[in-house]
Amino acid sequence: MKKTIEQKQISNAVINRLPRYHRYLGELLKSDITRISSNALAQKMSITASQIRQDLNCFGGFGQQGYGYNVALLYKEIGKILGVDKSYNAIIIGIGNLGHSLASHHMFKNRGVNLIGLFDVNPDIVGTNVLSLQVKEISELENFCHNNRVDIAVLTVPKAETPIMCERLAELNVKGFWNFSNMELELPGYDVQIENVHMGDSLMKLCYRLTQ
Amino acid sequence: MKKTIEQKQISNAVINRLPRYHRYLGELLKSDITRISSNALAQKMSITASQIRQDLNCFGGFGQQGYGYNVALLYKEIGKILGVDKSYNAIIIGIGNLGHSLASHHMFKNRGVNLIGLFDVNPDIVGTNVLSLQVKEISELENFCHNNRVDIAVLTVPKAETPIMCERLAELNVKGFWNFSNMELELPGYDVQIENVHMGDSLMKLCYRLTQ
DNA sequence: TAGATTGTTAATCGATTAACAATC
DNA sequence: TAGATTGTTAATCGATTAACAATC
Repeated sequence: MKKTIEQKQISNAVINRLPRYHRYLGELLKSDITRISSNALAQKMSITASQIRQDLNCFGGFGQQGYGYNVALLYKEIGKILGVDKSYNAIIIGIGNLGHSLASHHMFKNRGVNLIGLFDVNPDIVGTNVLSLQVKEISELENFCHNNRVDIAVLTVPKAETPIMCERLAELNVKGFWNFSNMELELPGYDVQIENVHMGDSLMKLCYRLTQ
Repeated sequence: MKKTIEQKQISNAVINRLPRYHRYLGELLKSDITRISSNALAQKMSITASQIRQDLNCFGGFGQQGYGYNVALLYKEIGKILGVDKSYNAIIIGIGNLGHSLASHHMFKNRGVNLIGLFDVNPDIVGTNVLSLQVKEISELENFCHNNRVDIAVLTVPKAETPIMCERLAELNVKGFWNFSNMELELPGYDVQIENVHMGDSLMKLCYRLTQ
């Protein structure tokens, strides 16, 4: 009875919730819980069971009437939807404080993203090691991208240099950009995906709520 | 004609957009643009003029018919709504890679938040300097909070230690928590505001879009 | 079988957009 | 004054919630 899935457009509201489902299911899995009902999960997540069932049914029927959802299976399915199984390759451009802290974060591995290269312009930083990776001079970028598949570029360079750097990377066929400079990057004319991170916005929301 | 403002509840959708307005107005201000219409701003921000006018009128009538909005004034007003003028004091707990990179970030100053203290447990880190601040031993926390008003605690400590640390801080009357451990912190029984940051979720959204 | 819980349709609620009178 | 653009109400659209038949 299930419709062919690919064609219908998934709303942003749903997509935004997927990583959160993935996180909660991962926790359940760690606690050795094998099955969960939409009701129980809803309670844990402070949302409605209806919403969970609606969200999941955008992608297929992963549950079973009378039983609920198999945690391991659902975790794997949501992982698949989010591309965890794709093993994307990522590089970081700009190994200042932020770049360094991202490079040493477990976030990438945990989500099926392989960090394969670090780049900087600063001669004091080039050649140093972060975990098992040695920081390369930015001029090696072209060579590196020709010899390795690079799916995602993490950008922690100054605002002014971000657009030029992105175009350079887009020309090298990089398709995903995770941008930490505090600006809304756009690359018209290129078929790329851009995720702009605004940590300052998050801080300001906290300040707003403190102000109320 | 304007209603008394404080009572009506502002929706989350609106609050989430406020920091973005603030950013765009800041940029306009830097470019010496003195006035802007909702239409022109809407085009810049890729949203509708209607939405801008609706959003702003949650807080008051900041514009003028036939003229538009005074950029400097509107920037200041939105800053006030977001508490930029409040000069909140913040401390960071956990000066590992991430804590260190946050400590050296210009984000705080730019948004009216004063970083006044850094704390860690690691004897190799305690005593080192980040910008003009010296990292203190965590045992000094109680003393420090008694001698200084601390509004916000930035948490970059391991997941397992986060809840205990938060309770300790809440007991010291800290009201705002900016939490970077990858978990959804809750402090039932305390009147506090918590902002959980999930950078991994952002990365996964990018992966999702790359997968499509 | 009886009980539980899904998948899915219908109802509700809220957020966004359109329209326009007020007014600078 | 005429033109522009706001503030605000009404219309639309989409997302969330409720309900329930299907079924494990």
